[in-house]
Amino acid sequence: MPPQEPPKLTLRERKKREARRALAQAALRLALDRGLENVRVEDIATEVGVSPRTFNNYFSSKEQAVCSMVVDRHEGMREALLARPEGEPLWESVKQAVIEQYSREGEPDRAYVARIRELMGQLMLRGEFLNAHAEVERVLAETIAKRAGGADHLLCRLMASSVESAVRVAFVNWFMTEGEPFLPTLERLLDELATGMPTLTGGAAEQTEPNTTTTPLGEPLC
Amino acid sequence: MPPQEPPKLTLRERKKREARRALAQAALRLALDRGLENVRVEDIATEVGVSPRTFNNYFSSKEQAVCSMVVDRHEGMREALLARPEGEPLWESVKQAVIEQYSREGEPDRAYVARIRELMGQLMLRGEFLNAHAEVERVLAETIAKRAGGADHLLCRLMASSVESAVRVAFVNWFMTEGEPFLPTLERLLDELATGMPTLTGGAAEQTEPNTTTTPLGEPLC
DNA sequence: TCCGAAACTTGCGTGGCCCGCAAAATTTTG
DNA sequence: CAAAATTTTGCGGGCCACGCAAGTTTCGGA
Repeated sequence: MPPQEPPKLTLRERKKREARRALAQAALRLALDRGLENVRVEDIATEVGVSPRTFNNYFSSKEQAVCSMVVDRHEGMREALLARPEGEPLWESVKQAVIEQYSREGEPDRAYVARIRELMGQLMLRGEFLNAHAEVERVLAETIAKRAGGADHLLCRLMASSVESAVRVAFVNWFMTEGEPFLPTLERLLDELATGMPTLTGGAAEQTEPNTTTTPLGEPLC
Repeated sequence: MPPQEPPKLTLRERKKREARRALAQAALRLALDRGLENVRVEDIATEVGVSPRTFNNYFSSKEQAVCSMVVDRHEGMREALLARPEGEPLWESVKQAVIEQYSREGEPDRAYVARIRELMGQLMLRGEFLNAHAEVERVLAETIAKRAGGADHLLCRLMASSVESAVRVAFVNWFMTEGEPFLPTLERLLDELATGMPTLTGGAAEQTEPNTTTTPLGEPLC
């Protein structure tokens, strides 16, 4: 028999990962088909051939399941960044790592994009989606800090946060407009960040009419 | 009788706003007291003297209610930005507007901050909190676009997004560390953004000893 | 001033979600 | 192969969001 090479993952571990993966995938597929509001937890569980209760052993909500793919990206990002050559300037490393990570996933076809766009309209998802991005950002900041030696922790966080901003903006632009491809946009925005957005920063403001609106009140929160 | 000057808001409108405000405030107060998980919708409603069903006429979840104060900030931000003098360079306007908006709310006392920090630990809130910030960001981008004349729409979004990044990073840093004050940090980060983060970008990775610093791991928060 | 229309509140009922608990079922280990 | 460790599952409970159909309040014109 060919040595099936059980990769050092205990059977339990493999099953667990596989189950999680299957659940996330089923959740996404069903959500794209019918809209998340028409997907009950029971449906997802059934699709995978598992009890509804088990679903909640893996995810604490269907939103989380759908978005878990986003979170998984952080693995790739971390690796890509740590794999950049030693002497390369930090920003270049980050930029290339990000771009690399996002090129790996080829551009999906139009129909798919349309369905994604529709799905994202679901308010139910926005929060969880942002949550996922925040997680990616955290890992990125950590990795940047490691890559940059003992640089200012705060600045590392700012950098990670800015990069994620660019990604988010590029992404939204990509799936909200029919024409623009994703990667070039992303690259442009990253460059813009690197140079402090001179295109906008420098220009003086055009005049705007006075605009009469009344401030209701400023709350002291958060 | 002194002319009570009914401000042109129909009574209905005033009542509505007041109810919403009261609900949001009650939600926040209770959440700070007991932790959001120990607050039922019924509690909030009772506190305000209104039926639980009515609560859901105003907010579609308690998380939303708690975070609604964050959203309200966008009003102030918009105005502050539009009120900047005509000729001022765009970035300066944005920076000043943001800083102004956040100085208006004085630094709360330690105990309060501690409770906020604890509250934010609640996973239930993260998504909604980010959602709220996203809303602020949207309005900010719109306002920037208006202020900047017909500038590239994408860049306006990027700028708004970056600014919000700085705010978030500064904020988290503020309430996660006992010492640093908020505003100076924010200002520093904004400047860093304006110049493209030279502190980090330029320096080729400072030689760091092969680096065994297992990063202590930033907190998984916000 | 008064009355009908419009808007808001409320109780009720329904469907669904999330999770603790403890009993099977399954995998690991010795 | 049997005991130990871990996962799956059914059940039950508490809560939440929301549609619907009265009841109640506010509005605005005649």
